[in-house]
Amino acid sequence: MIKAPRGMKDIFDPRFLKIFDVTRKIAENYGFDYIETPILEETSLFKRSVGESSDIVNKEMYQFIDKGGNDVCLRPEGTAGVVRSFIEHKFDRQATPKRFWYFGPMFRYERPQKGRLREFHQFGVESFGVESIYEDINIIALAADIFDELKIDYTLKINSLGCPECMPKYKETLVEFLNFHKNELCEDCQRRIGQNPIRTLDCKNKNCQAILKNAPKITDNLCENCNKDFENLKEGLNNLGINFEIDKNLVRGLDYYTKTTFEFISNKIGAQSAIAGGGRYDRLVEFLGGKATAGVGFAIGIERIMDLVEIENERKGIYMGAIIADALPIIMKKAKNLRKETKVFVEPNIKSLKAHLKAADKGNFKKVLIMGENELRENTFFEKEL
RNA sequence: GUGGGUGUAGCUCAGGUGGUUAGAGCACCAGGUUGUGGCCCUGGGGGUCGCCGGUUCGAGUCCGGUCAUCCACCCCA
Repeated sequence: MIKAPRGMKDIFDPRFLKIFDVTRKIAENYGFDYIETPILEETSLFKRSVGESSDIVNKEMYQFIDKGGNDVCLRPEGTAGVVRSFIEHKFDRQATPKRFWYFGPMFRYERPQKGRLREFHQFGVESFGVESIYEDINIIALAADIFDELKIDYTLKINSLGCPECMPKYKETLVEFLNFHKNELCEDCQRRIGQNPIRTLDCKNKNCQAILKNAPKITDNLCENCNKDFENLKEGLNNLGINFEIDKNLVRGLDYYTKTTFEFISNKIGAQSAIAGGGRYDRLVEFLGGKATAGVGFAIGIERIMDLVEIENERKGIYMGAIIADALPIIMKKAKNLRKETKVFVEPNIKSLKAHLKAADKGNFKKVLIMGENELRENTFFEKEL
């Protein structure tokens, strides 16, 4: 038997569509336009944006050479493609901000586990050309609105990663601290010192956590501008009644983030507890060859929130069926008309009244219209509300 | 990539120490006297016991391998 590839799933769950509808509606209410970018992109796009030091690019990409000899891969995340499109269509040369939302499959070659698939779906938004911290607040509010609408409990964690002015200085002091404690840290953290030192901050090793408690924190080392923005961010969220926690150890796995960074966490879905993550990436457009443009966005992991969504299962639509074959053409015609107003299902098989009623019940229909011998003669329908 | 758990019907699972035609519940289908669903009763269809090999007179059961799946690490949404 041929099965779906490892870590990939067929989706029948009606909650998937519900999430699509809710995310779409809220994104559009916030003034975001839909964008669909190719699932296949040039590999170099992700190497340059996500970062070559990241595991995503390093070992998790579905990468191959196509028949034309191009080095391509299935997109492992959504932001890079949207930024590429933004630059390619010269939106960076216009002064007006651009706001996009997307919804689609992403691919990472990982070992599957709860909340972690090889093909998964993300809804995301990206805002270009707005430097104001209020755009960050907008975007966080957008995410919060989605979770509220879907009735999903979350904890919002925020942090600031600083800008090119304060981050490198901070990194130096952190590395200094780490090297001082090098022998006490776990193997992974020792490796991280050279590769990606800020990732040591969210190490799960208890011993490391104890040591890193005393490590210098980026939020204590922000430049004046970043610090002011971070203060305004907190104030802005409070103003909107959005609860948050400051997590000085919150870092992002993708290299392009600066300044505001945030994560929405759920404690009901296992170890992969992040249901949404994002932040600011003011340098990314420039880095990918566009004109320097501010950017901020986030993505929600659809499969991670699917189990948290409750769906109402009320009776809906009309079931139509025939007890004798001659009634079917009339039913077909009637159904065509009724469908202008509501959902109508026509059972093509001739069945007994009892069998029809049973099928309508199982199918969760609200109303039944059946035609048999008597109804055909009198030009009526057997009607019943379920 | 590393570690652990699990693979028997569409689903959830039983099947001591190897021994006839492999079971249950749910689901599905058909009936319970002419055309009224959900409840109940009766009957029925469904399984290469994940796959390959080994031990044995005999393997769902023991052994090895493999694949899949789940959970965790790593990483991330």
